[in-house]
Amino acid sequence: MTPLHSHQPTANRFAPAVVAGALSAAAADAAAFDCIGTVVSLRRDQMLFFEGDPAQYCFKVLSGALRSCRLLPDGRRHVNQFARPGDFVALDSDDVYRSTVEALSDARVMRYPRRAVEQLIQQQPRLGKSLRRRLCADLQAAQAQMLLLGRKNALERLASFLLAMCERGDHVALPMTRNDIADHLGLTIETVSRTFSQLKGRGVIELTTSSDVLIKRRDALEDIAEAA
Amino acid sequence: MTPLHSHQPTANRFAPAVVAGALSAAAADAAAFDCIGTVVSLRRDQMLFFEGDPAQYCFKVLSGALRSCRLLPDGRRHVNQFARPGDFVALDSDDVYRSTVEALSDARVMRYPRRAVEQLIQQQPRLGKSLRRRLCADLQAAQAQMLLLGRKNALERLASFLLAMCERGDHVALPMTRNDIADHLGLTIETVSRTFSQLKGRGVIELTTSSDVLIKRRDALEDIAEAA
DNA sequence: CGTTATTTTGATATACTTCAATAGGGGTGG
DNA sequence: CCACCCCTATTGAAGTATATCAAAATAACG
Repeated sequence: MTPLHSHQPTANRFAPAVVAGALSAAAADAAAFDCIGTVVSLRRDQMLFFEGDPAQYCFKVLSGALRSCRLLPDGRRHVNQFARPGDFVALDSDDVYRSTVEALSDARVMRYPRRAVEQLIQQQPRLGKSLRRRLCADLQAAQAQMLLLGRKNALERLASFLLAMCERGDHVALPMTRNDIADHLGLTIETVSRTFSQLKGRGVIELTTSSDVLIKRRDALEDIAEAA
Repeated sequence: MTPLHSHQPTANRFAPAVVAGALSAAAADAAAFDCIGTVVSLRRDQMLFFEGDPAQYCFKVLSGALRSCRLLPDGRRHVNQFARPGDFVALDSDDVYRSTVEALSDARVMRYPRRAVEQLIQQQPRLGKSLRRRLCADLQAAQAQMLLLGRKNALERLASFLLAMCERGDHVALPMTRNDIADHLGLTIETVSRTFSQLKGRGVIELTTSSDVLIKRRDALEDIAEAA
């Protein structure tokens, strides 16, 4: 939680992974965006920006992971989103940031000046569409999370979370602490821990370390998550 | 909850309120949108669309009010949003609607074919910006709601809700039932009712009828809502 | 290896839910 | 206009999932 702002990046332009041949529309969009971005490096727990700061930039995660939080005056916290490589943060800001974003682990992010993004969109309307699509996806994720927070029990919440963290494959490395998970699921660390144990006891998952989850029975996990 | 789809509108074009003189940017945008829309009338509890339906349209409320919900297989429900005149619904759909929208009271809505909206945006990029702004506002509202659902107690939830329902003025007519409020705040009807009584007991609000709230002490309500 | 932070487990407390009954409001028909 | 009914809201009593408080176990780290 170092209160420092993002330190000056090593000033290198991002080299797009795809450079030649027929670019897909998505790749072309990404490349156009990346021309106006600079890379910023963050150390674990370093803050990228704080709720209330003037919102000059938006960001894309290149490596590592971030958490985006909102706070109540008395310190209660909610983690809106965990951002992993490819994810954007602060797309939804107006004049100021509406959340605080910190690095879960050492991370690199691409920083885009929002004014430049606006200009780019005016020149290339298809970028606007791609941005709208991202906002829609974020909004739908938020709606799923509201259903989770409003109506699911602890077991269902954790099952949903684990499935969201590993779209495919049966192995998840969780870059966040139990505390972060608790603040994302509207629970306490103790309940999160007990619920991990419960899933383990049912033979649905296995924990090699506390942050290394093996999904043994994805079908069972899905049944729990969707209350089917 | 009539399972009928929106019946055929009375086929009249919406006449923009402002027709002459220098239109503001926002008014001009609205007028452009309204040229591609038709008016649809809904009776109380009539469904506008159902979760999973192909999403051909998006909508703007003209009069009355709507609720937008998500359901779990076993019937648990979360109300994402209450939409009142001027609010849009289904802006965030992709191929299918991700929520079910019904009328809280008799209502009229403007229906816009999404393909036509896309075309209009290509012609007038400023419309795209206005749409993005709306999506951002929705996303920020969703984030505030996640904090509410994850970390606030019943009293704080209801206080936040009442403030959201009456941006200004001290009088709120609630067009929704206690059940709808409960499903929006992640509580039960009984808890919502008890919490209304508690706010009444503290002299913060007064209830002339169960749906007619008078805010006696807005400052107190704000303190409760923000846990200050 | 000792030291500290994190996670897990245990025991108790509590806010909210659930189940149950009563009260109020609005409409309809006598 | 009143009486009745239905639906929604309110209030009460008991139960439960999760929070809180406390301690032990495990992992991280110099």
